[in-house]
This record gives sequence, structure tokens and C-alpha cells, in this order.
Amino acid sequence: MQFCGDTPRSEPPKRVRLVDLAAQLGLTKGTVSRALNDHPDISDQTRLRVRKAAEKLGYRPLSHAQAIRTGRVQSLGLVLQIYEHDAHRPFMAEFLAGLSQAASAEDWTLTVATASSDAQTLDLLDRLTVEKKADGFILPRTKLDDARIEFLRARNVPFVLYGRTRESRGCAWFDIESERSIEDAVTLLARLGHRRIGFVPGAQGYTYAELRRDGYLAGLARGALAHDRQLVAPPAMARDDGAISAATLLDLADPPSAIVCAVDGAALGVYDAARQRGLKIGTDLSVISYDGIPEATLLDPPLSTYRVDTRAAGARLADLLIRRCRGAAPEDLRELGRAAFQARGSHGVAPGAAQPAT
Amino acid sequence: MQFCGDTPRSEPPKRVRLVDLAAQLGLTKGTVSRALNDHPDISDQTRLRVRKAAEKLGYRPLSHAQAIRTGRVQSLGLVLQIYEHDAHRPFMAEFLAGLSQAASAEDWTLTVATASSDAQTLDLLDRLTVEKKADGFILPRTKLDDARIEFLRARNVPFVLYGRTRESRGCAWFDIESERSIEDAVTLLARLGHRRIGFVPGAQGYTYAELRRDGYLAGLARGALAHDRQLVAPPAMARDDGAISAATLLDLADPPSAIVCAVDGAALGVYDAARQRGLKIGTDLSVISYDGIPEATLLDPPLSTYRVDTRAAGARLADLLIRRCRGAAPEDLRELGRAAFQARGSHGVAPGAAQPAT
DNA sequence: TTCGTTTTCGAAACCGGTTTCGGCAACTGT
DNA sequence: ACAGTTGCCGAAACCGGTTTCGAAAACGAA
Repeated sequence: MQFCGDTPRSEPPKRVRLVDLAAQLGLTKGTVSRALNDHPDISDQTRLRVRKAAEKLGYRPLSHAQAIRTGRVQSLGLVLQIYEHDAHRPFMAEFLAGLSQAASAEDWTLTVATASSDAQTLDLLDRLTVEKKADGFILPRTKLDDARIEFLRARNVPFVLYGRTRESRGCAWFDIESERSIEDAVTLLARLGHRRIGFVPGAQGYTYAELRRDGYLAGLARGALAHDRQLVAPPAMARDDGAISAATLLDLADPPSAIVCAVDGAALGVYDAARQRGLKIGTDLSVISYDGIPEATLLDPPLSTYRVDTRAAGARLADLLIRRCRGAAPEDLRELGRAAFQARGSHGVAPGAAQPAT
Repeated sequence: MQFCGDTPRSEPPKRVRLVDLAAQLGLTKGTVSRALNDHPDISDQTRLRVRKAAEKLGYRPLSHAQAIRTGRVQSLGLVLQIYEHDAHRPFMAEFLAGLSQAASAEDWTLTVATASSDAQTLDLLDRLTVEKKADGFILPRTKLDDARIEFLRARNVPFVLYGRTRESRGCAWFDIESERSIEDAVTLLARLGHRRIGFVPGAQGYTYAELRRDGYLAGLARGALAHDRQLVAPPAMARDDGAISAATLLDLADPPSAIVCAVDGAALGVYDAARQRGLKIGTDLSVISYDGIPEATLLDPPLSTYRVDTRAAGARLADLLIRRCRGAAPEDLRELGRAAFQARGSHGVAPGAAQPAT
């Protein structure tokens, strides 16, 4: 009922300011501010009275007015690097949803910017920090040696990695243990009787690509399988180069009976290469991949893959970064998640192998 | 050389403030502020001197400090509604890139939030406006009757629609004339000899869906074809429901020889339904669609579709909104774009028809 | 009762910019 | 030469919050 202006004219709804609230209560704005921010020198009685009045009048502080004194704008920064063929693009919406939801829960917001090169990314980070558009940053797609980390570390700006890095001193991070999933995939295939298991790695430079390669090797070791370098194809991220990588494996003199891909995008190409050679996926050739892109269920047969809950990852990252901005030590802000195996139709017993022991 | 501290300790790089700049110049901060903001009461000589010093010292105003007086935070708001099956999701990254790029060019930033329902969207708009996290909003996926428009209009908050709406009084907007593309598609098919052309519309409620339906009808009229209600399938947005819609058309007693889809997602399902019935796309059944999703090129045969330059659309929207926030009249901020036809393999001469007249 | 603590709040400075106002100096016109 | 403009800048208020400091009031102990 408060501002339902009786005048049919253009009524500027007139924000409720701190002083208005204070006047209404017969207090000074300093007192009201401290009451709302839970300072210990305010009596419980007054605190409660202030809270109720603030609620009733619908008082909401202007975040940039607070920022001028506190130095914190309550905003998470995200600089996305957009590539032509970006395997992670389908997950963008989910990722944003996770970030935004967790940020909103703490009354923070999300400031996003996009860049098309490493240099532009650093430029944006610079601009956003110096103009204080964000209190900290989420760094997706971490590289082993990441210029963004050096940059922010030097300026003492909080950040959280999505992924790990070589030198994690002072870094908070969240990551999915994709190396464990790849290792599990290889182990599973070995149990199914596969003796020659190929691998299509992800793009070099990114930490996750290295880790998944390690996972492949670990899986071979656990399955007591020899490591044949020929079974590691050139890196592939999307359908077209995935087909090329698969071709190099399938055209080997002694081709693999199973292929593990570091990313689903490449697996799409494996299907193409297999079809072209008359190989039936799931029987002639087993494929297990990683990511959980939506198209995976539409393939024939549906692709067995490890699905990442990208929305949940975003939520965790936002939470970690907010805590980091509030002063928590980076060493206490490190988490690992796991991808969930979606057993579908693209993997099976090795051709000519006996039923596996459970 | 300025702040390369000789001390190897943790050097807080100490921002350059307006007063610092003023002291350096022997001026007051008020004068410097006016010089940088091009006030007329500053001599050209002083203005130039200030600009150079600002450049040299690397002075960058704190945007939230400016905001407290000006009321403008230089940020565009974007509230995305995330659906389970969202046909527009693949374009998210491109859209953000366009917005971000155009915003950055004017030194604005982008604040994004996500919602999962209409009510939550309004909540977020409310929070972002009252806390002044954004100066205005971009409203994607406009509906014929859109609650967001009413909401923002009542509060006198600037906004720009991506799409049109029923009552566009006071609305700035950018839109692609998709109805023209659909009309062109139908016309093209008619010229190719198709007499029965089916249509798979988009989800009801959205303006674009209605417009594309109009475009279908207009195309029929231009091709002097009768409108058979049976040729309009149930709405579909994604592959699965697209297949169902296509089935209703293909199982007709007198099925169409061509199908136009309002969105590419549905066209994917049309391929499925056609394959299931042994129809060869491009010869037995022509398909033309709209959107330009990347998968379209990977289909067999590649899908003929009208491609929207989503990045460019984002850039235009950001530009319009910034101008709107700076006071331009909404009536002067309305633009239309066009999608580009990508003639690929999914459409051809009608079965049993003579070569068409040019 | 008296003195020292503690609790609780008011007053005012403060954050980093922008905007208003007034005054000095340099022009203009006669 | 003198009054009236005009150009240009300093001083100070201002935006809407937060934080510091000090003092009054309430409390506790002797």
C-alpha cells in the first residue's frame, strides 16, 4: 500500500534510503547501518526493530553505495574465451545457471565478459579489476601454465579455478576428477576383454587433457595392458577432427577393439569413422567418452559417457569464490567432484572374448 | 615504471584516485572531473593536459563511485530463463559474445542472471533494479504479452526487446524478420513445384512463433497455394517433438512433399521421421528450416536453413540499450535484421514435377 | 553510595567520485 | 577608463552508504 500512488501520473517510486529508514525509527543512519550489518554494539532489541522496519518499508541498500566504502561490489567476474569450435559451448547455459543461482543465494551478481584471445582476456581482467566491476574471478578451462593466474596473483585479486594447474600455490579451485573417470573407463573395457584400447586425447595445454591422458595410462596399468604409443591418437575436440583421429586408430595394422575419448565431441567423429568402415559401435568397436553432451543420447547406439553436472560445478565455484572474496584462505577452498557414468549402448564385450568375470 | 615497486614484498599497487591526479596537476578534483567529462567550462588547454596526465598515470575511475552520484552503473542486465530443452541454448555463447563486445566498446559491462520460471525472472529483475546492479535490461525471447515489459515499464527502467511484442508503446527492440524468411522458404518450395507444403510451428506464446506462422501463410498466398489446416503440425522445438510433428504430416492420406520448420531443432526430428519411413530428404521430401544451428551442416544431407547471426544481434541489442539508457527515445531505437539463407541439400524439386521456371 | 565497566547509540568523518555555486581574471564594448 | 560579460577554475556540498570515536546511560562491584 505504501507507494501505490493515487496520482495516475508518472510516479517515480522514490527509493527508500538509509536515512529515510533511520528517520522513521528515530535513529541515526549510522546506527541503522550497524544494526543491519550485525555489529555487536547494537542491542538485540534495536536490531530486531530495525530489521522489521527495513522489511516493512522495503529498504534495500544500493550495492554501489556500499561498495564505495567497503570496496566490495558483490559481483563475481567471468571472462569467457569464445572459440570457433568450442566443445564446452553446449554447457554454457547450465554453467551460468549454476553460477548465477549460487551467487543470487548470497545476494551477489555475475558479471560476464567475452574475449577471443588470451591477450584480450587479460585486458578484460585488467579492466574489470581496475574499475572494480567484480570482486573476484572464475577462471574456466585452466591451463597447466595459465597467464590469468599470474596476472591475478600479482594484483592480489581473488579467483577460483575451474580445473587445476601446475603451480597451485595460493589458488582456490574446483575440479572434476576426470582422470579417475577415464581410468575407470579403461578398466571397465579391460574387464570386458578388450586388450587393445585406443585413446583420443583432448587439446594440449589444458590441464584436464593431461590428466585424462594420465587416467588412460593408469587404466592400462590397472588392467595389466601394455602401453602402445600407436594407440594414442592425435588430439581432437570436435566431430571432424575426432573422425580423423579415429581413422588413424582404426586403420592400424592391429586396430583397437575399443576407443576412449577425452571429450564427447571427438566421440561423434569416432562414430563417423566406424560407420565408414562398416564397424558396428557397441559390438565391433566399443566407445566410452567423457562430458555428457545432450546429443550423446541421440546417437545410434547411444553413447556411453561420463556426465559432468555442469550446473552443480558452477554453483560450487560461485560458492568458493564468494568465500574467497570474504577472506577465506585459498588452501581451504579446494574441492573435487566426480562425473557420473552413463552406461549406454556404445560399449560391450570385446569381439571374440569370453564373457567377463564379474 | 610508475608502480614497479622495488620492494619484493607484497606491494598493494595503490590505485590512482581522482585526488591523486588532481594533486599531480595542481588542480582540484572537481576541475579534473569536469575536464575528463568534457564539461564546457574547462579550457581546451587544461582538458588536454588533464587527459594526458590521466593517461600517463593510468587513472581509471571507479565505476561504482561514479554511480553513487550519477545513478548509472554502466551495466547491461540480462536475465536468462533456462529451460530443459531450449533450442536457443547453442547460441548462448555467441549471443553473450555480441553483447559483451558491444558493451565493452562503450566501457559498459554485462550482468547476467538466470531464472527457471517467469516469477523468478520478475524477482530477479526487481532485485537487479532496486539494488541498481544494471541500468537497463535486454529481454530475450519476447512473448506477445510479456510480463517483463509491464514490470519494467511501470518502474520506468530502460529495456530493449529481442523480438517484438503486441503493444510496443515505449518499447525499443531489435528483431530478425523471421516471418520474411519463412515466407521466402515457402515461396521457393512452391517455385520448385511443391503443391503441398507442411509447416511445423514453434512454441506458442512467443511472438516469433506467431510471426513465422504468418510467414508460412503469406508464402502459401504468394505461391497461390490453398491453406490446408492439416498441413500445420503441432508445435515443436526439439528433435523428439519434431519427429512427432513430422509424423503427423507424413502419415496424412495426402502427405506434403515439403516441410518448413520454424526452428532447426524440429527439423532434426523431421529427418528422423523421414528416415523411418524410407523417405530420402532432398528428393522425396524437401525440408527448409530456420535458425542455423551448427549441427545442420552435419546432417545427411546438410539442412537448408536460414541462419541468424546471433552475435551480431547481441551487439545491436547492446548498442540500442546503451543509447536507451542515455536517454534516447524508444521509438528511435527499433531495428530489423534478416537471416541469411543457407541453401544446402535438404530441398529440391518436387517429386514428379517438371524443372521449375526461373 | 560511589566509582569503574560495559552496553548502546549519536555525531561526524569517510569512501571517491560529480555537480553547483561563486569569484577572480581576462575580455568586450563604449 | 569603467562597467558588463564571459571564460575558467576553486571551494564546498552532495550522493548513500560504512566506520570510527566518544559520550551518555545502564550496570556491577566495593
